Amino acid sequence: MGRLRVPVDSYSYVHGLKACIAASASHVPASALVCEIHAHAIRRCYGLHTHVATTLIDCYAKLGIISYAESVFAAMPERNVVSWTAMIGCYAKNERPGDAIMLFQEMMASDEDLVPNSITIVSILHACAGVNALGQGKLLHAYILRRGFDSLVSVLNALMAMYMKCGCLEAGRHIFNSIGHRKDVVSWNTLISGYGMHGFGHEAVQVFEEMTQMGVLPSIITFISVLGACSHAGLVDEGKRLFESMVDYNVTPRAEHYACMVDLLGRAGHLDEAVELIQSMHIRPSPQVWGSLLGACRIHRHVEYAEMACSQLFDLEPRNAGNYVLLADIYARAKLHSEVGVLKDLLEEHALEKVPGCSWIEVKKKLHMFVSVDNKNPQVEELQALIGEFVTQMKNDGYVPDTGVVLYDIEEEEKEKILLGHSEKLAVAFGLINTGRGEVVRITKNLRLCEDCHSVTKFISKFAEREIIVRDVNRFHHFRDGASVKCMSPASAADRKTPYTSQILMESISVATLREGALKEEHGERLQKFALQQLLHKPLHLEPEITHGKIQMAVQYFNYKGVDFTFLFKLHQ
DNA sequence: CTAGGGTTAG
Repeated sequence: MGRLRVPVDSYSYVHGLKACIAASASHVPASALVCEIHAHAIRRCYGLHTHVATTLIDCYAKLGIISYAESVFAAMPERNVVSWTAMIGCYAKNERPGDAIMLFQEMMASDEDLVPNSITIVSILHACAGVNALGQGKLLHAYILRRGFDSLVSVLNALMAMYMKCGCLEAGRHIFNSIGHRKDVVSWNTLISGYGMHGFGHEAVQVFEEMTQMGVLPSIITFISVLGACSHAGLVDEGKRLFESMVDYNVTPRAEHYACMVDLLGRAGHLDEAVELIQSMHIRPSPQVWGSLLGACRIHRHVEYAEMACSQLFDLEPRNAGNYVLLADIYARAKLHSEVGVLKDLLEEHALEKVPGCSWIEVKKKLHMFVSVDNKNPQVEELQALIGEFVTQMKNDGYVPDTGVVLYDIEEEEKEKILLGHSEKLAVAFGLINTGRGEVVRITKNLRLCEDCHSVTKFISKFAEREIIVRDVNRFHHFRDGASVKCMSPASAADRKTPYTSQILMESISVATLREGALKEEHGERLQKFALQQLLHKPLHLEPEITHGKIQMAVQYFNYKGVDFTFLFKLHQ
């Protein structure tokens, strides 16, 4: 078009940019293509055109170049819901859920009348799931009900995933059931993976059977989910049977499925069989496949296969520090200290850094983050002291700190100190201090839960009489009464008492009411009007420091004033 | 004739 001097317009840019992302066959990397068109658009003064800029944000989001997306977003003179959603989605899909939530709150607080739509909601739900922000997620649930978005299967699927990733299996199941006959493959997949990540392997397989019996064709993702579920639950034979049944459903196993199988076999200790499977593959084993093998080698302390996996991995993904760390860990536990040293030198040589351990906890709808060996947070000393007390108790019970997980070459005592500073321990301590007795402590962690934290948290659950749920990168750990248990959280048991949607709505009514401020008699009428208006339109505000007592007061107030809000329940059930 | 979304994985 340029050569022929055909004039371009915003449409040209939008389509051109989208094509860049799709152009996987091109010799030029997609990012270079996008930048080229971006530059062109800037020269023609189209760089900040609302549609063009929004497309640019999305392109950079898909390429993982967050800073470019941010620059475009910041420079836009006019931003609408779609632009905000694109930017929120950028954070959400690039593993920065905290920023996504913050941006969403900023959007809700802005003076412009930006009304989130179903796509905004889906994006932000995804972010809530990412950081275990259950309180935030419930507010969104209320919003969904008020806006009638619960008629959209895509929204319900995202909501279901949010609940399950926040540890509320029961609520997730409830949503699933409420979808009725409109369930699509994604709904089924979400339920299967939800059961899987909680260790409910049999239930996941059962759902799979139910799904196929109803004539729903399982997808590639269905098999990843159900095989993953078998792996978490140690269902080796079941997994093998499902893997072999894939051809019956016209699904050819991909590298991802092999990765699941290698994980399943390896975790169960069938390392030879896992290696045989890799060697029998008709496609090139992906880094994930070798990674599964390496992970299994760490559990079963198998040096030889670990080296075999790493000889491939160091070649395939030389910049992934995790692989070096895992192998170093395996060497360290096998007391091969010189090999550990070699790996550390390698890490330094390539200027690679371990991903810092990081944990989140949501308290009163506010998110708190902890980094391992955090010196900035003023509360850390207090938290560490608390953990230290538990550890002293534990040592009397015969506990020995598992300093094997610390790879630094330092004194035992120093190693123990580092263990005390692990982010999940800090988060657990913070949770104990800042939530009431009987409340469940929910933690999210960006890496795997280390063995020491596992045993310490287990002990704390008993000693502090608290249920603690830790979600790490790939599964849930429920701790109750000194044991690692497979169970539903009591929070979801409480949810069962009231029909879920009613309860959620009730909560949100109170939230809407309280936003206006005091519950004074003379404000009554204005308050009512405001609350109802909020219910029907833009009610969500995000940092309401609401105590349970205040909520009850609000509900009582409504009853007292004789406001009939039952029609709202009927509307949505 | 334009823009943004849900399920998976060591």
